[in-house]
Amino acid sequence: MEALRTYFNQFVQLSDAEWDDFKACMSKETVPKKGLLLEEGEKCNFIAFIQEGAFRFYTVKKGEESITAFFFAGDFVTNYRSFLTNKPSNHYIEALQDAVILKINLQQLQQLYNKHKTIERLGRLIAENLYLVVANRLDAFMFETPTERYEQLVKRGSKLLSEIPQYMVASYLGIKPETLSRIRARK
Amino acid sequence: MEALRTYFNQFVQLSDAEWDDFKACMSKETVPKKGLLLEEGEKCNFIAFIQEGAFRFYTVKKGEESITAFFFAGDFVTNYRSFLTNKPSNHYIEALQDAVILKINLQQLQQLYNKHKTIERLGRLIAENLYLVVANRLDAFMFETPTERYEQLVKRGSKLLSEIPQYMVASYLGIKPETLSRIRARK
DNA sequence: GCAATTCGTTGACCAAAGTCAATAAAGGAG
DNA sequence: CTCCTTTATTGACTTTGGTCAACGAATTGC
Repeated sequence: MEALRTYFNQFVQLSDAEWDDFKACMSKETVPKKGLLLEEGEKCNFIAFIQEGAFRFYTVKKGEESITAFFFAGDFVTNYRSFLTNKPSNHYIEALQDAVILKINLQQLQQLYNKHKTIERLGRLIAENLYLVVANRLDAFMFETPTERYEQLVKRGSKLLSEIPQYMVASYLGIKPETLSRIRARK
Repeated sequence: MEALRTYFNQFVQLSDAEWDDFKACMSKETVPKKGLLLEEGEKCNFIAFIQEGAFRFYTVKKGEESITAFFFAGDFVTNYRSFLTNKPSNHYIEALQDAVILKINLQQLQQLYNKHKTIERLGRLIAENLYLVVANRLDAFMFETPTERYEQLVKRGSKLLSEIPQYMVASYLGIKPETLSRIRARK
């Protein structure tokens, strides 16, 4: 649990009472490799903190899988859109390896928001943060070519390149595996 | 000001005391047509509610203007990324017509967050909402062709089609004016 | 109201990514 | 270890949007 508290600390300092309340809401779960944490059509009523393992977040559009995000140990994993809107997910969340997560559900989180102003603030800061993440990804798709997006991964030394099969990286970059292969070939 | 309170009401009910505090922070400004509300390189330390007029939010990439968003009366206008990160903006905000806005700055907003739990919540709900907006736009760029993005505008009866010159709509859709012209011509 | 700019359309050509197919390389299951 | 499936690469060809240029239509400024 300490990893989670460390994660929160970058946003706000929770008092022991607040943290105790938060902890009390988290329930541990395991997901086996290739297991689905969320299926298309389900409402995502949880946010989960990844203690071990990794997930891919993908949707099926026009008959093929398209990966929107990867989540690793130390990240939150959820379909935030479904969670916020309470509408069915159009994405799947699948474990890439055996995983251990700490889950909190919507109702519990709302109670924490009501009870503790600092947790309400934490929620705001996390929402703001997620805004920045998706805004950056939008920029990458609007202003960069596939080659430039790939080069960003290389430049940032992204763990995707070492831990994720290339055809999934291609999907994440919004291109076909053949194209990524060619981008890598012309150096 | 009532339009603003109505806007807030879709998220939370502010008490009269909270609303009075909020109102006290808003300052009215006018921006002439083609005037810049924000320049590239400036830090965006405000959020503004548009009473009258419209704005375009654009950046210059690889030597040409690229429009990320339009804002109309009843919307908030800000560079939310710059506002949240306190880093210089890489976008301009330009008035498309003479405009009247209500501005609040970062320091004032933070004081309101500290003072009123309900306003803290309002901030969270607005951040969550902006997340959804940009996530939807990301989907449009990841999963739809330019033609499909244009057809969405038509289907939703977007006011962009009636109020914004076509070359700006093209930029917003991420394509060249020639391409939008051809999309409209075929069928 | 007229001239000058800006905007929208169209055509010919180009570049980049997709498609389809063949094959090589890598990984897993038994 | 070996076979079988999955993944990565390469080639030939197609598709889509971009580029450059010309021209007509619409705005705007004086």
